[in-house]
Amino acid sequence: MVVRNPDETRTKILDAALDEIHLRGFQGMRVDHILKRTGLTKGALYHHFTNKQAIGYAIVDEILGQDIMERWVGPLEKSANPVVTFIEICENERAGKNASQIEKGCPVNNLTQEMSPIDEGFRERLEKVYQTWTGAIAESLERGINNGVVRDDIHPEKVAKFLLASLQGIIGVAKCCKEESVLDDMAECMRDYLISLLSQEGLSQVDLDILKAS
Amino acid sequence: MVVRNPDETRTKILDAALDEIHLRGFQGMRVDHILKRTGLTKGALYHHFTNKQAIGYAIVDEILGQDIMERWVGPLEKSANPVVTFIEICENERAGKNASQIEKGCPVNNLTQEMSPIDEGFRERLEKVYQTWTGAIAESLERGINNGVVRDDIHPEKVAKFLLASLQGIIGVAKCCKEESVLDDMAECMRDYLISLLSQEGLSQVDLDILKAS
DNA sequence: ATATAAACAGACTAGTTGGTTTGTCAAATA
DNA sequence: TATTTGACAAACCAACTAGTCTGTTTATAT
Repeated sequence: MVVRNPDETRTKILDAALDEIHLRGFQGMRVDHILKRTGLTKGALYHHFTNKQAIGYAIVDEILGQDIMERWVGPLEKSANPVVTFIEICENERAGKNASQIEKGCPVNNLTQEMSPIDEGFRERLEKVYQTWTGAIAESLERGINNGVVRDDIHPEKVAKFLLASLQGIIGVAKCCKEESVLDDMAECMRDYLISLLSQEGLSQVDLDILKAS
Repeated sequence: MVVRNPDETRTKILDAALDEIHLRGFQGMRVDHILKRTGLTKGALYHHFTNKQAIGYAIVDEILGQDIMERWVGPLEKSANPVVTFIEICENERAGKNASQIEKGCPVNNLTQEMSPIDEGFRERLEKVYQTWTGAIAESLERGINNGVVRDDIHPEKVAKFLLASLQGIIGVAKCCKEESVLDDMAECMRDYLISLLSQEGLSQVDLDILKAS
């Protein structure tokens, strides 16, 4: 008797597809590879998804969007100091990644670069991810301004977009650099920039050990 | 009698291929499309290139590498103030681009995100491009420090890499944003950061009209 | 003028790729 | 219990795709 669990099957497909897309891109991802990795057949896959595109869309909407919520939006919403929290998230993400993971970069950025110019459905979905992402950063910065820890002469929305862009740029450039030191050099500059967003009050509140490495 | 010009034929192939790759990526580029666009045949194309990969490699080595030399390395080498020159190049590039060009992004970044994790040949070539690019920025910053226009407490190499990464990040994020204002918002923050790299002397030397828009 | 090699033209092919179709089996439903 | 439907299995297919092969035309060297 074969155990049937449609939800698990669907998740297995998406997980395998994301892993393939992460490395090879959406166009480079092959449906047959997903089948081999999951042990499923065409019948199963095309029962859950109308076509390859639908798999890609579901990954952005469900997995990637959810990931950003957990890793960024949640922590930033709870944070009293957005700059410190931003740095902490970056350092956590960095710590959990080895060389081959650095080479693969950020799935959101990868898909944006590859698909947004040629598939409006992807573009719309990825734009939505960016909006919630930057929205959370902007809101946390605004709260930081109101709390007096962040400089009040900055534009939260603009800085939030710039922060996210710089982060994606760093991860993106690091993809083609053999030495991991390049990544850390860029991260160091980003950290300096982030700290420059703090007000005098915010600076004095920051733990010493967060500043000492600069 | 058909006029034969092998050099021109080769260039035509590379130009058409770059245009296709710029929009669809290397994997999304189709050899047949190149043939249709150029009016050439398989025989001609495979006389000049051993395979599709060789076309991609040639584009990075010859066209993209050359482009960076002309647009960035040259101007920066001649520049007395790297910060001002950097801003000027950015603004020139921005001014020459419409919405659909913004959507396509930077070919160097696109290829990096797509190909560097799955093709070592691409990665090596793109890394070389980044090295000359960041090298030129770093050298100009160092000269700026020596001339007293750039702050002497910054690390030229690290800042150069960060600047390039941020630039690529901005261009990359802008690819999936409908409103062009997002691009300009991010660019404004980048400009602020660039200006923050100037020393007191450098700041006083900067034209008023370059600073007024901030 | 002739030989040789470079620069093509274009039909052909082998392997791939996303997707379809038909059928089976288990579970919910009536 | 009978029946319908959801969840798969797997053979099949048409379109595509990079690359090859043979032949032809043009340029170049002698």
